[in-house]
Amino acid sequence: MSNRVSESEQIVMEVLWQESPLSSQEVVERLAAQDWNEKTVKTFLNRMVKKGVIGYETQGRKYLYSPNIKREDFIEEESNGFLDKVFKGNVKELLATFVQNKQLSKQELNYLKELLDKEQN
Amino acid sequence: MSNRVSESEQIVMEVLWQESPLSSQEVVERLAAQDWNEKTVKTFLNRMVKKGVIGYETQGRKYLYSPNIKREDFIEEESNGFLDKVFKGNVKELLATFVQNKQLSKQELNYLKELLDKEQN
DNA sequence: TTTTAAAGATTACACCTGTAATCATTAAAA
DNA sequence: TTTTAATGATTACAGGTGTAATCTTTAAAA
Repeated sequence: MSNRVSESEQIVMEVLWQESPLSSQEVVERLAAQDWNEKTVKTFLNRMVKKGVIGYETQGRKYLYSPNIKREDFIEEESNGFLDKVFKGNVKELLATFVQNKQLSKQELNYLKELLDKEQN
Repeated sequence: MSNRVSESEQIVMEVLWQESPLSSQEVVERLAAQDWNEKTVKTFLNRMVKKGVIGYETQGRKYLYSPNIKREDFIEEESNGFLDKVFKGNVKELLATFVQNKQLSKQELNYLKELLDKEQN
């Protein structure tokens, strides 16, 4: 079933998460800015269909592609994987690392404090 | 120079970060619990030396291996990569995701609030 | 109607990874 | 001293990944 999405494949997914369905041509256009060759994009679309992470409907002789995975679900899986792999599952440590290593604006800090308060229940 | 550390290589790194220098035999012992074959461990040590992510001193005819990368540095790089890849650099979103998806204890929530207060300066 | 061009399918290919097995050297055991 | 066993080096090999080029079919253009 739903196979792994590689790093580059994720870039294609992002395009489709932003808008779908899209023809291969449209995906190619949106990725041209990031220097993706047309052939490469087509290869990826093919592979990703085989993997089952995207699907398509036909429109004449072209395909219109859409994600088969919800972005939130993907993010959640990636996040859990990362948490386990790098922080051995210790969320506190993860959060502390990001809070300390990144400059956060007052707004962001306040927003996060509110979030923590909401969690308090 | 300092090449990429793969997912499995990271497991070997963790062993050496925990204690080093270690002979290959010692690394093998510590990974046996996780079902790593001795040959596999040796292969990894070799590759990682070639990549430059670990080094060794000789002791008689054996090698004593040590990390060439600090764990904190590694964690920071991985964290930044993950942040960019999955959250497009948006720390706030990342933090919100983890805060909301993970059950945090009162203690953890308080600890984090303190952290945010400290950052307030 | 013949030529061309676009779409998707197939093939290519090198490098990385995970997972070992085999080889060569040499210290230790018999 | 000959055999054995441990150590690191080399070789193997399939599957994944990034990056395309070529092939086939068919709609559109000339």
